[in-house]
This record gives sequence, C-alpha cells and structure tokens, in this order.
Amino acid sequence: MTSNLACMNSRSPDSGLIKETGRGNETAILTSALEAFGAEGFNGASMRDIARRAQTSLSNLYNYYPSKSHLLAEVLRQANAELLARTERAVAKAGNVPVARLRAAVKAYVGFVVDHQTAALVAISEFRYLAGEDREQVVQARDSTQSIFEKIVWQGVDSGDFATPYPEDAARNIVSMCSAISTWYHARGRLSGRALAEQHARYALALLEARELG
Amino acid sequence: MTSNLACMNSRSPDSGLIKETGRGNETAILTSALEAFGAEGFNGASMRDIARRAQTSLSNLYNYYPSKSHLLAEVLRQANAELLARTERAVAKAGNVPVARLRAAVKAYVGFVVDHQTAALVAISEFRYLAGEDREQVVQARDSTQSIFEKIVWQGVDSGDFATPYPEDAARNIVSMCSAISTWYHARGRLSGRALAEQHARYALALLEARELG
Amino acid sequence: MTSNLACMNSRSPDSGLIKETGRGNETAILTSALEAFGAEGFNGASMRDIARRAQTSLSNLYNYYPSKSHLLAEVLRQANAELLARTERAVAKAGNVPVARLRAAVKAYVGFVVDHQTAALVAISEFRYLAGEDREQVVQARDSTQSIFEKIVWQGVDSGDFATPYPEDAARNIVSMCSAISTWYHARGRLSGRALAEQHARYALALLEARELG
Amino acid sequence: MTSNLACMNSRSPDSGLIKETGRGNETAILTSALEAFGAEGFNGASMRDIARRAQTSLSNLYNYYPSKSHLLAEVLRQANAELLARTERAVAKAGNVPVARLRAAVKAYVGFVVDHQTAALVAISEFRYLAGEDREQVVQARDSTQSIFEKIVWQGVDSGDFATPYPEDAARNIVSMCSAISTWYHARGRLSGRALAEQHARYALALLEARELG
DNA sequence: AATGAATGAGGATTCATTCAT
DNA sequence: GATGAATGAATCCTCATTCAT
Repeated sequence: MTSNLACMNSRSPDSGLIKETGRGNETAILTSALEAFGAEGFNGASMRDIARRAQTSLSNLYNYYPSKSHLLAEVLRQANAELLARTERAVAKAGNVPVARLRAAVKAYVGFVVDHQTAALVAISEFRYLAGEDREQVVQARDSTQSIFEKIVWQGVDSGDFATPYPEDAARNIVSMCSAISTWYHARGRLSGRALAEQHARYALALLEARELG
Repeated sequence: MTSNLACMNSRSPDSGLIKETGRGNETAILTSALEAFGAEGFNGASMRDIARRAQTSLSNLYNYYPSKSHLLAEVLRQANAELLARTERAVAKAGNVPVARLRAAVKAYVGFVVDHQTAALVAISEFRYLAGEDREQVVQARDSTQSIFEKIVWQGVDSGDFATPYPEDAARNIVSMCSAISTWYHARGRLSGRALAEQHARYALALLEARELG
Repeated sequence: MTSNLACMNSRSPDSGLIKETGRGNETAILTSALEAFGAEGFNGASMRDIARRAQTSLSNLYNYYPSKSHLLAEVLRQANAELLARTERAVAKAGNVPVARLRAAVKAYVGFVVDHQTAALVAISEFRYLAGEDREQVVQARDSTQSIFEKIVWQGVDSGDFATPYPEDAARNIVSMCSAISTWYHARGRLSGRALAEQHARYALALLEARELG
Repeated sequence: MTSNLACMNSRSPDSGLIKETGRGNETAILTSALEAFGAEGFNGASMRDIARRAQTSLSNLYNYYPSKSHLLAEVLRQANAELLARTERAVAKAGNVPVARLRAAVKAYVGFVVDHQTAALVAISEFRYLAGEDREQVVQARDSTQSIFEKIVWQGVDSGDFATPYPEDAARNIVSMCSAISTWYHARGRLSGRALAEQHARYALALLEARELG
C-alpha cells in the first residue's frame, strides 16, 4: 500500500506517498505537484512547472484537478492521512504503557518525516495557502494526529509517568520538534532516520520529565 | 530602543522591529513589506500590496529598495539582528551558571517571538526565498543565535548540569520549539508572553535533562 | 514560393517575406512584428503593438515566440535568408562573366530591398539589438551575402574586368549603397524598382572601374 | 574650436563634437546623451542612463533639456552642423575644379565620420525618432550637406568631368557610402582615417565615371 | 484523456517626467 | 543648479484557467 509508480522516474527523494488510483497520470501529477510545492512553495510553483514535472500538458492537469488549490489540498490530505495512519498504527501496536506509547508515536512521526520529507515540509509550510473546507479537513487530520500525542501525555501524567508541570502544551512542542526535522534533514547526514527517531523519542520523554527515559 | 514611528499608524500588531532611518517612508515600507510577507507569503505578496500598505505608489518603492527580494532580505536581516541582539544581551546578563543562562536565552527568544510574531514567522517561513549573499548573511545571523544555545548546552554538559545523551542536536530542537510559537501564538490566548517564556524555559531544561529545572 | 496569407489582410506594403508555417497565427505574428519594428524600432515597438497588429492577445504571442528578442531574431533570420537566396539564385543564373554576375547580384539585392522594404530596413537598423547566438547566425547570413559580391569583385579584378585600386572594400560599399535604398525608397517615386536596380548596377560597375559598364 | 571638457574623462572615443557652452554640466550631459544613444539607441537609452554617464542626478537633466527628445534633437543638430561646416569649409578651400571639389567633400565627410563615429552613427540610426520642428531642422541640415555633393555632381556633369548617366541619385549614394562607414569602422583597423578618406574619394569619382580619377 | 491555442488579469520592474526643497 | 522623493503609465512577461478539437 501507498506504493506508486511515480517514483519510477525517481525524481523524488521521498518515495511513494501519493496513492495510485488507477487513473493513468494522476499519481504522476500529484507527485509533481508535491515536488513543485516543495521546491518553490505554493505561490512560487506554477501549473506549468507541475505539468512539466509530470511530463504532461498544462491543460491536461485540469482533467484531473480543477485548480491549483485542489492540487495542494489533495497533496496535504494524503500527507496528513498517511502521517495519522502511521502514528495510529504505531501507537496501537505499542501496548498500554505511556512511555512506550510516546516512544512509538514519536518514532512513527519522525519516520514519516524522514520517508516523506518533502511532503512533511509542504505540510507545515504551505498549509497556510489552503482555504475553506479543504483547510478544515486538513486541520482536522492534523489535530487528530496531535491529539494522539496529547492523550498519551495526559495518560502519562495521570499515571505519574510524566512529571511535567505543563502538560497542556507539551504535545504541541513535541510535534513541532518532529516536524521541524523536515526543514533541515538530509539523508546521508550524521544520523540515520532510525537514530533520529530514537533521539527524538528521548528528547520527547525528557521534555515530559518522564520518570523512565526508556 | 528599536522603537520606531511606523507603529504610530498602528497597523502592525508586532510593534517596532523595523528601525527608523531618517528617510521618510523607509520604515513604513519595510514594515509594510513585513506585514505583507506575513499575511500572504513572499510570493503571494505583491509589490502593489506593499505599496498600498505603505500608502505610497508602487514605483516609489523602488526609490528605497531595488527589488522585492531586497525587501525580504532587509526584513529578515533586521529581524535576525534583533533576535540575536536580544539573546546575546539576555545571556550576558545571566551570569555564568548554565541553567540560568539557558533560561535567559529561551526567555529572550520567546520574548522576541511574542513581541514580533510576524517577523518571527516570516523569518522561518520565507527565509527560503532568499538567495545569494543575502541568504548567507541571514544564515550567519541565525547560526550565531543558535550557537549561543549550543555553547550553553555544551557548557552545561561539561559541568554536569545537563545529562542529555544527545547534546549535538538539543540546541536546534530548543530553537525549533521556540520559533514554532510564532505559528500559533495569539496575544490574549491562555498564556501571557511571560508565562510562555517561563514554560518554554522549563521544557528546554527538561529536554536537556537538567539536574536542576530551576 | 515565399508566398503567405498574412498579406491577405494587406496591411503590409512589402508582401510575402514571412513564410507560412501551418501554425495558424504564426505568419501574422511575424509579419506584425516586422511591421512594428519597422515603424517604431525594436525598442519602440511594444509587444502590445505587435499583438494588436496581429489581431491576437498579448499573451498569445508567447505561445509562438518566447520573447520579443526571439521575434526580432526570426524576422531577421527570414529576411537575410531570403536576401541570400535571391542573390545566390540570380548570380547562378548569370553565367560566368564578372560584369554580368555583378549586375545580377546588384539587381537581385535591389529587388529584395524594393520588394521587402520594411524587412530590408529592419535588417540594417535593428540588427544591433540582436544578441548571442541569434546575432551570430544573422551575421553569418549577412556575411554570406556580402561574400558573394566580394568573390565577384576579385574575379573581375583577376580577369582585368575591374580596375579599381581598392578591391578589398568595394563589395562592402556596393552593398551599403543597395541597403541604403530601404531608407528612402517610395514605390510610386520617380524610379521603378526595375529602373532602380539598373541604375545601381551601373553605379556598382562604375565604382569598380569596370572596363565595360554593360 | 569644438573642443570640450567632456572628453577629459575620456569615455568617448569621438572627442569634442559637443560644443562648450559655459553652463557647467551642459557639455557633459550632451556628450553622455550621445554616448547613450549610440550604445543603446534612442528608445533603449533611458534618462537614468544618461544621468549616470554624466555623473549627475536624473532630475538635474531637466534643468538643461526639457525632454529626452530635446536631447536627441540637440545632439543631432550639433552633429549635422559640424558635418555641414566641415564639408562647406573643405569645398570652399578646394578651388573650382569639380574633381578636386568632390574629393574635398568626400574627405571632409569621411573625416567627420572617423572623428565622430558615434555621432555619425546616431545621426543616421536615431534620426527617425525626431519629430516636428526638430526633425525638419535636422532634415534641412542634412539636405544642405547632401546638396553640396549634388551641386558638385551637376557642375562636373556640365563640365564634362563626370560621365555618369544617372547624376540625379549619385550624390545620395556617395553620401550613403560615406555614412555607412560609421557602422563598421574601427580605429586601429586596416585603414587609417586618412587612407579611408582617400579610398572613398576614389570610389566616389569612379561612381561618377570621372574622366580623371585624381 | 489529451492537446495547443487562447485570454484577461496581474506579476515585478522601469519609464519619462514633476515637484518640493 | 541641483537633489531625492514621488508618480502614473507603460514595459516585458507569466499567471491560472478555459476552450475547441
């Protein structure tokens, strides 16, 4: 699942976020939009850019998506859906202990950022250009993801595992830290994705003043 | 200090970042550019927008700054300079104990974000549209600011005050957390700027696994 | 050959230089560009002017030519190509006697200037606004044309038909004389195109101090 | 005479066309306009260019000349006046023999082109951008110069010195040849100005089918 | 599904010129 | 004379989008 063909031309460093739909060029177009938004920003990227990247004609784009905004919306929708799904899945598998759950959540989040760096970057930096219903939908997905962290935080605070005096904003800050990775991460850098996830899990638990840092 | 007259027409929620220069409209133009970039993004803001905000003509903008890019550069330059100056000043006054120094640095940073939210937001979200020398200059200022935090981290690690196993990336994450405030903060929200600073100082020290959380 | 449809709306006094390409408006655009450059000069003509003349929208111009410079380049390319072709053809048909060849060359050149006065004018007066590769290409075509004259001059000098003591620069001056016609010629003037050609052939042979002036 | 100070900064290869007037910057402005028009064409040169070259402010230009067109007019006025004066003077000194007079006229004309190449170039290529009274005035000077040649031609035809069957247009062609030098001449080229003048005198006499080529 | 042509609005920037000082 | 600030119109060109095929 979440495999696609667009990565076959391997222009994109983050592979396979965009879901295959059966319609021929759809994946390529969405992938190209993601790349373009990542490279130039929403307003900096032109529909011509996207068409060029997708190796199709400008006008053909409109056979798939009715506007540039819809492209952004769809990209962000899929990115946030995947992030949410990954996080939920990881937490579900982590059992019931807050520390383990938090570690799992952070590692899933960091894993997403590392696997889909461009998507993660676009999700934080171009989100603001969404409007109306699209915006709300994405906000909802984002909030769902963050509330996973919040629930864990409160669970840990209630159980005495986390001692932070500021539980209300801790989740937001943990999420901020994780998303910020997308702004500087380079594969082939000092740390592997796995190490990065481990590291950030530690940061997160420390921030929560966990009794056990794992 | 760093007061200006541009805020007299009180269009800007974050007052007085842009320095008065003596040249009539210069402050108004720079302030307007900041607002426009904050509201629409660099590529979304048009020179006409900026001129309208500054209550001057489009062409007159070019008597002050030779291009939109230069406007962005100058805005970011001043924002980062002020942030750096505040942080340096605060740390200098904080004495020599790592915990106290770190608290001072975080509170200065958060103070900047709260006082100049738009500038802080633009500094992280529009920085990417800088190029060439301007970019390097801003990178340098940003690095200078971050390295203040890094030095404190290492000082604390050396002294045994901070126990984090990952000192290399701790500063970056602390700074990320602080800048991220600009993306959601609302004056009149639950927390005052002062409380927010206090809170983030605690998060930062906890993240560093400080023996004493102050 | 070299006929086109653009002259059907008969806006252009010099008919049919621009070659039909099959693409709908292409000929009209190129013809309009030629007229505009002729009437206002390269820098004086605006893309709006050209669009208006071609009865299309400003932006549609860019579906055919990527810039004003490209329009100029293409106009000059076609003009010089036609001039070169005419001259070559005429000389080839003129046999091997220098005097006859020179007469043929001059008459072909003058014929081009008379038939495509605007193009001839633009070719000399707006050439300077070409740059880069386009410029070199046009220079080459121009040189090819001039070297036809030069070869004839040397042939005549060698055979003793031309007695000029300055054969090196004679061709350039003959060509100058012929192109200059484009700056003052009016159809319906004292001389027909044919008479003008005859006259300039005589001037050229005289300038070369030909033994036989034909 | 016709010396000026503008050439002190020696930016201009053709020295001293523009007459000193006593008003401080006037010569520099006019010289700069000439250079700018020569380098970029009338429409390609901006008032800012001219001000920059003259090392004064944009607005100060308007203290001397009320518009860009007036600058062009004045430049062309002075250029044509000098050309006319030189030619008249030379012919007057040449005695009464048509061949000698024609030689003198051609050599004076070529001398002007060589001494003031930019001015000569601008005179032929930017003349078209003059309008109204200015245009007529310059046309008159140009015609005066050409009529010097015409008178000599007719004198020589009447006296039997020139045998051309086309005396009506001969003068125009001689003048064309001479002005065209401005489009290709390079000091330090194969021929000195003096040799060039000699050569063109010969071409001119040959074109007129003079009995004696001097 | 796919294309090339078409368009009106708007992009940043420069223009010649004016004005207050 | 000289300047910097100011302006409205115009510059080339690109935009997202639509339409006919």
